[in-house]
Amino acid sequence: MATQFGVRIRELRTKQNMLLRQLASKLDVDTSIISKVERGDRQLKKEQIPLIAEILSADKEELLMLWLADQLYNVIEGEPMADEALKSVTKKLKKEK
Amino acid sequence: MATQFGVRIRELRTKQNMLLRQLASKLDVDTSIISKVERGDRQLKKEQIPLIAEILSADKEELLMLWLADQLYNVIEGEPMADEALKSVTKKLKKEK
DNA sequence: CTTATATTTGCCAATATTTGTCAAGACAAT
DNA sequence: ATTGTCTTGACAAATATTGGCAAATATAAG
Repeated sequence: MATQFGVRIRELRTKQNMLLRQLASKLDVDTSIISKVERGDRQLKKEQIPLIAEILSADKEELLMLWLADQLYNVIEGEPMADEALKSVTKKLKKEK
Repeated sequence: MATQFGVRIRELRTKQNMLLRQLASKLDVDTSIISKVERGDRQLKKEQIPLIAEILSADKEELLMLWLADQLYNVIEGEPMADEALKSVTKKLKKEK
């Protein structure tokens, strides 16, 4: 499972001596959800990212990037053609801009 | 919307003078679904790919790769951090193998 | 060891998204 | 005008995601 985002959140949270419960409360979700997010069991909703970034005084863009990376990873996880697909999309993206 | 897969399907289908209706029937879905898939309005279910590959005498791996690329594209479409996220996942993938 | 607090886990209901069907419409060929 | 193909939108059914709860498991302190 994808955990880039979760690992970073945990890092930010613990460095500030913040408890799961406190972060959860500010995000207005149950503690268990944050626990799962940090361990990569769950993905946060995209709309929650700006808020969690603010709560943790983190860079919104950085967290969004990590979150996106997790979404991408979930798509290709365990796929034999993962590498080719990534290349294909990267190429397509370059053409667009 | 993502269309790499759809464009290829249409290419394969028309080259064989196959009608939407015929392909749909063999795939056991309504014609409209194939129409939407080919235009990128819909994604096929992953499980349907081996079957459609066989129907069209196409390379299963190739179609799966294109399908994956579409899924990836749907994730990052319109995202400012798309490029960074792609790089991040590509890097992670390399480490894994 | 016991208590107190923090975290993790599994399960459920509510919600949201995806999937497929149907019917109507657009378009071309005749 | 009729026929055949393809497209589109509305809808219901199936599936997946989300969040909350409560029990289980750690972790820490006395």
